[in-house]
Amino acid sequence: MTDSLENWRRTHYSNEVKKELKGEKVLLMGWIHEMRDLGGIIFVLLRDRDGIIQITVPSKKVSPELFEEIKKLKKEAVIAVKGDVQESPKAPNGVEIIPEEIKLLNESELPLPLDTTGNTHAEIDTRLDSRFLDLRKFDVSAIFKIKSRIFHSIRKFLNERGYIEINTPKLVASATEGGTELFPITYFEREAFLGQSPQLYKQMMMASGFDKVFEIAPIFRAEEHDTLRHLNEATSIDLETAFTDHEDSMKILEELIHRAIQDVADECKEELETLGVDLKVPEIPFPRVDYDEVVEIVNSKGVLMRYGEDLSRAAEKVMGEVMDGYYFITGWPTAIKPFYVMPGFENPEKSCAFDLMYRDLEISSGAMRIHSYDLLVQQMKEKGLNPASFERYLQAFKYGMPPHSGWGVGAERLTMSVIGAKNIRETVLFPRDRRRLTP
RNA sequence: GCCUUGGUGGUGUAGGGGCUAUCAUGCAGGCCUGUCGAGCCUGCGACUCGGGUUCAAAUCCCGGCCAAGGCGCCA
Repeated sequence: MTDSLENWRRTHYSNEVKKELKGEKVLLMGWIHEMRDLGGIIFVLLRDRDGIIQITVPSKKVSPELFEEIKKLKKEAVIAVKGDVQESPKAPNGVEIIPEEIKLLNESELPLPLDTTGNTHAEIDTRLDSRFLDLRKFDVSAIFKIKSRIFHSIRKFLNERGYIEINTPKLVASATEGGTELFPITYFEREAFLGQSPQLYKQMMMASGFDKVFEIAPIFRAEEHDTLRHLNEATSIDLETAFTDHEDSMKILEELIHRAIQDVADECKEELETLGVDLKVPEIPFPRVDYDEVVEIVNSKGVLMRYGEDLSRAAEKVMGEVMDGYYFITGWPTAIKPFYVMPGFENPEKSCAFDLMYRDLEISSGAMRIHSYDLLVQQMKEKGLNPASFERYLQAFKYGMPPHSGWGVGAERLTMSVIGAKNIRETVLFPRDRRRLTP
C-alpha cells in the first residue's frame, strides 16, 4: 500500500538542510539509501539528487504507529518525510531529521540488480543494463552534472561571442560524402541515412550570412569500432565562422575549452571531489605541433610512422606520453584530410587543418574550408567523389560564399578529458556501441 | 572485422575431471537505543548454451551466444 502525494511538496534538498535550520520543519523527498534498524532506534538514510540525510527515529520520540511504519520500509523505496531539523554531533554532517509524518510513495523490488550504495562493485555491462539505478550513485551522477555544466558554459561563451545556435537535419539523403559508414534507414519509399556530421549544413549556413553558428547535436557513425573511446551515437559540438581562417578557429576553440574547464572547476567542486578529480585549468594558448614534427617524434620513439599517414593508435600513445594536456596538431597533409579542407596557400600539400588532442585522445578536428566553387569541385574529383551528388551543397558556393573556418568537438571525449574517464561509455547516459542498442 | 582472455547465487568473486561448490555483499527472519562499510544469530540463493571425450564434465575438447581488454576501421 502506497500513499498519494496530495499537497506534499519538497521544501529542501538534503544538502540544503544545514545546522542553521535547526528546529525548523522541512519536507524532503527521495529514496531510501540504507536502513539501520538498531531495535529501539532506526536510522534511515534518505537520498535525493544532491545528497543523503539521516532520518533518526528513536522509539521514545515518535508515535508507535510511525515507528512501526518506518520499521517496515525497504531499500530504494520512494518516500516523503515531514519532520524537524535537529543538530546532532553524532549525525552525519551534524544534522538529522526527526520525523513527524511519512508517506511511502512507491516501493522497490528486491534484491536490486546492482548495489546503489556502491559497496559491491558492478561491471560496466551490468551497470548499463540498469543504468537508472547506476545513476543513483553519486560518483556516476557527478559525471553528468559536469557534462551539463560544460554544455551550459559553452552555450554561454558562444552567446557572448555572438554565435547563433542552429539545428540541422539528422535525416539525410546522401551517402556520398565518403569516409565513415552511415546508418541506412527507410524514409517512406526511399532510402535515407542518419547524419554523420553537420559539416555540409553549417558550411551552407556560411552562405546565409549568419556569420557565426554552432550546433550541439547527435552524430551517427556506423563503424564497427569496439574501443573505449568510440561510440556509434555521439554528441558533436560544431562551430563555423565566416571571414576567418584556421588560426582564428583554433583560438576560439582553446578559449572555449579553457572557459568550460574553468567553469567546471569553479561550479562543480563537489562533483569533482566525489570523482576524486584534481582538475587543472589548462593554460592558453595550447601548444601547436606541426605534423612534420609529429612524424619525427613518433619515429624517434621507435614507432613507425610514414609521412602522409594518419596517426596509428601506437602513434597517438607516443604523442600522449610526450605531450601532457591539450595541444594542437597542425599542418596536416592535404591528401589525408577531407575534400572541403583548404590546401595551404604557400604549400598546397599541407592543409589548413588541425586536430585538438588531449594526451593520446583526439578531441576535435577543424580547418579553414574551401570557399571557391572551382577548387571545391576539383578537390572532390581528386578524392574520388562525384560533384553531381553534392549539387545542393555546391550551390551554396556559387552565389557569394565567404571564406570560413570551423571545427567539431566530440562532447563525450571532451568530458572524458575533464574527468579522466577511461571508458567513453561512462560519459553517456545510454551509450550506443557496436553491441548495445538498449536501454 | 581480427587477436587475447573470460562467462560460477541478484552483484562481485574462489575453485578447476568425482566437493555438501568458496568468500563477500545481498535477500528473508530474529536480537539490539547512536548507527554511519553497524554488529550478532538462523536461513535462502549459482556453475552461459549446444555437441563431444569419459565410468564420471561446472572443470577437458569443438561450436554458438555474451562480455572484458587490445588492434583495425573512424572524410
